[in-house]
Amino acid sequence: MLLSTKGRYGLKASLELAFFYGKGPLNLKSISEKYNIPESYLEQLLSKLKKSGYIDTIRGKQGGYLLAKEPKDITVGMILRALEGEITSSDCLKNDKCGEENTCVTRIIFEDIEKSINNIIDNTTLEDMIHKRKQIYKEAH
Amino acid sequence: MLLSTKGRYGLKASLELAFFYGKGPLNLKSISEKYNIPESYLEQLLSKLKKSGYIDTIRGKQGGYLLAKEPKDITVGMILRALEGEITSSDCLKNDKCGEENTCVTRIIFEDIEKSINNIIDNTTLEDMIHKRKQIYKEAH
DNA sequence: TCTAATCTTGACAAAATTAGTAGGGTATTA
DNA sequence: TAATACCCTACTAATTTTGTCAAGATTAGA
Repeated sequence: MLLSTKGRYGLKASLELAFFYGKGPLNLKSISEKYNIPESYLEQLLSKLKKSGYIDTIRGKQGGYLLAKEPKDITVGMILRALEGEITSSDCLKNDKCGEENTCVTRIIFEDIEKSINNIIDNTTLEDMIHKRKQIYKEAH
Repeated sequence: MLLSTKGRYGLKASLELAFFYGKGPLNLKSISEKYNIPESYLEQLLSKLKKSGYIDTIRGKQGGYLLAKEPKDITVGMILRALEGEITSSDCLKNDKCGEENTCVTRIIFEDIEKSINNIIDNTTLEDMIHKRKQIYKEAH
């Protein structure tokens, strides 16, 4: 499994914020209920996204969360990495301790996989995803 | 992390067997020592690969493990799936229970990722990897 | 035939990671 | 000033990964 619920939940929440971009803050409860995500858990995820600079918050009554940048300037990769750490195919790419960095063939295939994953997540923005959702919605109606 | 040590260890061992294809069996210890994999652990992995039909075994003295098919007929995907189960990017693709299978955009990106991973592992055979290793070896000398 | 080398099987356990829960604190505003 | 909403830290439960262990079955070769 490449992605845990962290990345999944966080990406859904980010997308929800992207939808509301420019329309004021969304509070935690509304997101957690809509996507059926435990409130406290989601809070931790959004806190990470805030620290990474992708979302802003407004405290107090009428407060909530909002995207800190335009949806077109936030990629799926940014969100996933903030929540899950570097997205990697295999541990052997992280710790260069296998002693065969230069001759290990399995390493090569892991690198290929990783490149192709990164290629996708770094080239898809939240805006792209919103467009896609609209498309899907059209097709369904 | 997409792949655990299971897939990594198992793939390395399979590749080792591919190298020795047609040259008699390799015993557990020789593989586990060469790649620094706990013997009992590797044993379990090879046992799975046997059950999946990718390797054969010979018991008793002078026995060991050998590839059950030609290296060109075994893909990386076969090995990885036998050891790790279906290679998937996100749980939401397995259990179709999110209730939004048809309108969920995050799902689409997870599917894209998964396709690209499968594309790589299903189109690389053990033979391909042996060729690559030979290439690497040449370059290094 | 005996023995050492091998694989076979299943149960168990330690460690790490994931997925939460809980609760008190702080800021804002109506 | 009370209600709303984010903030922060610690704890816990569940799951998965990564092994360990021990008793057995099979075979080659002395």
